[in-house]
Amino acid sequence: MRGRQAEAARNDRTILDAARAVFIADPKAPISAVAQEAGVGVGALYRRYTGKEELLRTLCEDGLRRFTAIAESALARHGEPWEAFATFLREVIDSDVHSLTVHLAGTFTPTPQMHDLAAHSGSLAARVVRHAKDAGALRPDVEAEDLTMIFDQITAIRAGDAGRTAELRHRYLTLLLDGLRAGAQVTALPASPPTGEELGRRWRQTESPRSPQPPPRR
Amino acid sequence: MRGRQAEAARNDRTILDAARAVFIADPKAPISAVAQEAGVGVGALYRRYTGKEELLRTLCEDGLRRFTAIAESALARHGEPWEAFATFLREVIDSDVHSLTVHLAGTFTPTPQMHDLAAHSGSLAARVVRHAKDAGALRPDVEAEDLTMIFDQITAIRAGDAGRTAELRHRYLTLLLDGLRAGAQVTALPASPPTGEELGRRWRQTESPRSPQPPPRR
DNA sequence: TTAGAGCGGAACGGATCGTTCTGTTCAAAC
DNA sequence: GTTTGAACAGAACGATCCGTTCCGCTCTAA
Repeated sequence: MRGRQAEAARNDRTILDAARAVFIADPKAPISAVAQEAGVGVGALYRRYTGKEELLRTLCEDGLRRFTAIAESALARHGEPWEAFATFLREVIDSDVHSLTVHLAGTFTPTPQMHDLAAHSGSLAARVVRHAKDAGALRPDVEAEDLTMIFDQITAIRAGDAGRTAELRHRYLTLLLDGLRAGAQVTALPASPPTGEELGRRWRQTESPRSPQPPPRR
Repeated sequence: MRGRQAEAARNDRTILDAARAVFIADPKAPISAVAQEAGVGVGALYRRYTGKEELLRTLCEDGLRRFTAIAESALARHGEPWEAFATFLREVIDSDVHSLTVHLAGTFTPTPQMHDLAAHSGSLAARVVRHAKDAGALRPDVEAEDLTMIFDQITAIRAGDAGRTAELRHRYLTLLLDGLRAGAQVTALPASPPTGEELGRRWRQTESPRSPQPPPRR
């Protein structure tokens, strides 16, 4: 495969990568920004996706799949329980998977497919938390639902370039991890963790009082 | 003072309160949203402010002043050093002052006035951190500059209504505080804290390569 | 030599939002 | 009771942004 077809095949990847980078940096970025980042015209985008929604859905599904992959590898890993848990968090943060899922939510109507993926990833995360708690590594008063908010917090950290952002996120993740670890110095956590309904709310299309279908969770 | 004048005086407050509520919830909210929240027409807004910028500047200055007030009361307070530090953080979070300063930054050109206020509040925050560290309450490897990022993180926590948001923020602030406290179980923090330049970057007008004036810090 | 797949980017139309403008209300002055 | 003007509500205007479509060009493969 060469020539024009090769260019097309290359663009497939280029465009998806550009889209990921752009929408991670700014979930509301215009589609022309993706085209520019990819070095192609907008026409090339619409040749592959019927519209912005489909592109976003693709990215989001991709993100959910990455998350489940990370969670599964965390569950498969053996060794020191606390380090396993911490590595899980670090990998999720490093892959910036949160920007691809939760931050994109609400900008498109989720498919049933995504609903299932989200439910699955949620249960995987719950098992990771349970393992860490059972091993006495994680403080017992955090729940699986807290993880989403923790990812929210760390993802809020931004700096000029991607490298520095990753650096700073590690810094504050380390701080948080010191707070998450089971130990003598734990202050009882006030309030209750977010409920599934609260977390699911983000998936609901903003500004659309119809479509009362129960949305996915994560 | 009665009648029309009384209404005007009342509206002064109503509008400012509405603006604060609206822009805390959404820093990019349209000015019509403020009018609606206040229950007045847009005309009433433009009678008091020359434009959106002036309103935002007013709000931001107000936020900076609140911050300095909180920091000063923290410095004046005596008692258990750790609790003083924790109370400082909690008050900053509860007053939602961060949404009024940093989140609004970049949407208007800062005045010299605000520059000074920001510099002052920064030095106050530094003193609060120093006190807590000197007392051996706060882990020594956090710096004053870290506070801004910590506020960023907690402010990223959002829930449906304001009450629940505050509740959840306290939950995760508690977690963070357990990580901030000096103790045996502290993992060395990776990377360096954000520099003043990094923090100041947010005050620079987005999308305007000119105006190389050094912006304020906080 | 040519058909058409693929492409870049201009053009179009709708939506949003800051600002201005118009007509109205109403308390106070005469 | 009439007049006056400060204050107001909201429609109207113009600019900008953005998703999508469309047109003309390129370049490969037959």
